[in-house]
Amino acid sequence: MSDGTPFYITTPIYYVNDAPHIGHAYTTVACDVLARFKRLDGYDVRFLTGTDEHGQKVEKAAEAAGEAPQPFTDRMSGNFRDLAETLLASNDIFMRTTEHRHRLASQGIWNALVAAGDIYLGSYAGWYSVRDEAFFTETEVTKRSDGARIAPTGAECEWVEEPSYFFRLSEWQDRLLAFYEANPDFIGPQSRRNEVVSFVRGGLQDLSVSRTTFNWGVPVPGDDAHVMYVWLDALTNYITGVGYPETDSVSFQRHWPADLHMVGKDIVRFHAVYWPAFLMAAGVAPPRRVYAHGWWTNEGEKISKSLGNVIDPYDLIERYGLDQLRYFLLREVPFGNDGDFSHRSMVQRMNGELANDYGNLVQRTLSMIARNCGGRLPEPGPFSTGDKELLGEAGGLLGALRAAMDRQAFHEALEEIWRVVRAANAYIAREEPWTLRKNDPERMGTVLYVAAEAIRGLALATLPFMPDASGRILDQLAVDPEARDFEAFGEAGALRPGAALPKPQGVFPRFTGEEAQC
RNA sequence: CGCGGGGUGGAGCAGUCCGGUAGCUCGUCAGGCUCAUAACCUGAAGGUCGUAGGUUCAAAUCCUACCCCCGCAACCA
Repeated sequence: MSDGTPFYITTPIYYVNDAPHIGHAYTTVACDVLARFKRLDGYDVRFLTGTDEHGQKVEKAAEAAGEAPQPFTDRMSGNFRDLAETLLASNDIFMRTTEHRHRLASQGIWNALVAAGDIYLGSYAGWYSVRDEAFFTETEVTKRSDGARIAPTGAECEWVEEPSYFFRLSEWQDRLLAFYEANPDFIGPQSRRNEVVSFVRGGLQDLSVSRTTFNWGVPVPGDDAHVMYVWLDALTNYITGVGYPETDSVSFQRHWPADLHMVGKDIVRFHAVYWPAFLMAAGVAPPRRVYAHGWWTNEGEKISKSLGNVIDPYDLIERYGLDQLRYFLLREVPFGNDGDFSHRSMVQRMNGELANDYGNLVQRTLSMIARNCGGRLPEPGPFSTGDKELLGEAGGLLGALRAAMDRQAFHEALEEIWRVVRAANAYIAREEPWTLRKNDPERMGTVLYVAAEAIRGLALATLPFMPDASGRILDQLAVDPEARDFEAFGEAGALRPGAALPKPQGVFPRFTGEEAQC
């Protein structure tokens, strides 16, 4: 292991009112792949996910379910914990905003904001939609024939006037713009950055950060009539997870600021505007980067509850397999863009790329070794130019992978890996070990060794993306568990000739359901 | 003229900053191979690079105008 540079990555904490869907799975998988990649690359990783459990909507949902809010959120939060486990997410922290330590952290940042003079008591009036948990301006709501006001989301609004604490966001415009200027990589992808900068340039109003109309939240210190605005509470989880308000703690010192907050494109503003403003006001460093990924459609159609086409990640895993799903999510779409989930493209990826290209490469190589080399890794002779070329491509993958992963360009990383997969298949076709078996068995041994060694590099490279299948490939190559990190790339971790290999078994089955041809 | 992103062979994308053989994956067609999960390899066909002008010896790439699609436009997990 190398120096252990800290790396802290987070998913958003998921709102417990939702049922887990493909969007949650997407964000979690993306973060997990990055977390695993960094761990394999020697970093000291903290990976946080969790649930956001406060707010009026939750309070009402619990009531509707005939439960007290806490047991209700316990149950709902469990759904997300289960999803993370099912996805093999390697998070070290599962934050819940109803935890005691989080109440301390939220009140801690509140007090810091008050001490800095960035919070004042005022009053808020507007059209409020309980369903959206949001206020709307007069210009945003539309009047229905019966006089009721309707939010742009279609929800009914009520006129609400309440005392509220405000955060002086308006005074942070220049400092935010200066921050974006000084940190050009703070927001990715570029298009989102442009949106955010342009939004902030347009001017900022003070932000209402407390509510008095419900109780299910973190009480405002010194004023129990108020609970903290859900977003201030929610965002704070990222620092709770590493020890805030104990800013001198080893954990906080080591892992804050976060290296990456992964978010959906709908919540960029909260993470890229409000959050750094809150933190700077509280005297805490802002995170290093916020990356907004896109949305999925389902067979070309927008996903919505009313259309009834919400995609259940459990269904996908059961149907196609977990590694296959993880691969598809990050391969199908350039990360940052919107993408379409379709059965056809899913099957095309898992059959064409996983089973045919990668799986078959492993299978054909291991079968030949099993059959012609007595199940032991052959002793290679001198390497030809072609041998060295393939070994170099596989062993040298790491540089390109790092460059892609640091930009969250998962699809590019996978493209790089598949370039080597194809090169390995072409190598085998060119060298014809099945011919060498009769003519030149020693050369055959070298070719099979080179192919196996290339596969080892590929399996290391795919380990973050498909931990289970990649691990099984390494098992079949008899690679020691201790030799399964990125230091083992290339000659440093080269396969030992003579090692006994287990009987080869396919790791990427083809999808053979009746709809396979569609 | 609110801000921004994009329009490249049947599909999805790269190339555009720093002009000079238009590249990749899938699909189609034709060969090859037979080790392997009816998998693999090679080759071919297919594009006036949104439209119209301009600059240049030369433009997908620079400039101008226009058309179309998509985000954002304040508290929408």
